[in-house]
Amino acid sequence: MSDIQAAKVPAEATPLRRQPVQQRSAKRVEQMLDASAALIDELGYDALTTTLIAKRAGVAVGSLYQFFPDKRAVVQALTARNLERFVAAVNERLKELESEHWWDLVDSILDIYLEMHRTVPGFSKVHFGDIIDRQLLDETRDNNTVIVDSLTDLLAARVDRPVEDLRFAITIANEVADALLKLAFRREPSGDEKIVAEAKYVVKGYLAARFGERS
Amino acid sequence: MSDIQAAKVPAEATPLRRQPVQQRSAKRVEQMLDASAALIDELGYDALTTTLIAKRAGVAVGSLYQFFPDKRAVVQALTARNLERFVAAVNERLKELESEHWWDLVDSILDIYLEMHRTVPGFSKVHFGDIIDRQLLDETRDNNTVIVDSLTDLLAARVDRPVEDLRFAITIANEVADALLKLAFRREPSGDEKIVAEAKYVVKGYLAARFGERS
DNA sequence: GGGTGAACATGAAAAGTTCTCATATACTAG
DNA sequence: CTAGTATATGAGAACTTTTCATGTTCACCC
Repeated sequence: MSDIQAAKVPAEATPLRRQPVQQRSAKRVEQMLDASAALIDELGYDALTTTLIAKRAGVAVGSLYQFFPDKRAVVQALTARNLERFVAAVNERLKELESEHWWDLVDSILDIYLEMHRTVPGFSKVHFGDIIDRQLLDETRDNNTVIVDSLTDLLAARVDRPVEDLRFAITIANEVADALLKLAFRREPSGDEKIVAEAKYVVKGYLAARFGERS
Repeated sequence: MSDIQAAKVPAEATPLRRQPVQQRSAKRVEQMLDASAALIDELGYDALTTTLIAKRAGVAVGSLYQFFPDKRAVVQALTARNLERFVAAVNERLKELESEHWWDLVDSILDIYLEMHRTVPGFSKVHFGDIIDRQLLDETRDNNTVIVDSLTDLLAARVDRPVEDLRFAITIANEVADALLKLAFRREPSGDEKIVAEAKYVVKGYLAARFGERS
């Protein structure tokens, strides 16, 4: 089974101003991201302040700008980290179910997403880049394509269909799942169960209609 | 056929600070919203500035704060206006196809949405409140429920199902359509045709599976 | 173990935004 | 025509973002 790539993640939208080289600074950058995540959970995205981030992370404002070109880049880095974690989790889960039906794969992936919603600070607010990449920045690229490409590689081995058809269907399925799960969490902080179930139903129904039920 | 309500629109999230009473000021408020829409199209949401809005609208900053409590409220009012226009357009279209199959109704509604994407300034960026209501503000309420409730009333007369089942299915369908059409416009400024077609297919497929094909 | 250059840290202050408010003008009702 | 309310205005108070000159720490080499 092909492994999901190591996610070089976001196509350098607003790259770091400087890559942390020494370990102490790498740790500090992580602290800043953690602080951002916590603050976004507590105050929401637009009450987020660079001063606040710095204070919470226990560093000087200047340190933040040592690595990030601007505030937006901080949030962007946070979403990139979310994306990495997601891809990593999916990869790990895949090892456990080498030869399942793709049906179960859909459940697994959605479950991982649910898990992140519930446990990763800030995730339910920024996901994989809604705020920054989609709403605020110009469009074109989207982080979801990273996920889609990975999943396409993965499924190409199992489904006897032209790979582009596959990618298209997965793009659609991904978008639908994303939207419905967001709705579920909007309705209820822990994720509305009924909507989650429906999300799985819709996605599977769509993929089955497009590819048939065969593994 | 029940008419869609006049949309009292958003549940007073951040109400206007003062309701324009005189006509001149009502007009000014409209100008400010127009300016905001244009600027959002040109610069994106977070480059939006109250000073800029005022300048573009040809008014003093203070005038803006005369009616809006803060910047966010301006964008919120803009989305409310979008929502009103959408509901109005749906209503109008409905008169034309009194007794169509619900199938065609779905097409019509999506077409209206497409039309707005293409013609209403700022719409493709703010839709019915993505940025403000969803991402930045606290959740719970969502403008889509206004639409959903209207459509539910509308369809209740045609489909022989418990109204709550209907509302649930329409909520799901609405969210799916919204997500896919956004994707279509993210991929291509004029709306990727293939994705639009798929959106219609997915929505109809889902509703048909839930309610059967009967009118 | 001392020297050197790059990486890193810092916070005062420059630059830019949001929002207020005292003051002035336009409407509207009577 | 007049009082009373609605509206308009923009300088400036309050707060944010971002820069930068200065000082430290680290990694490496002789």
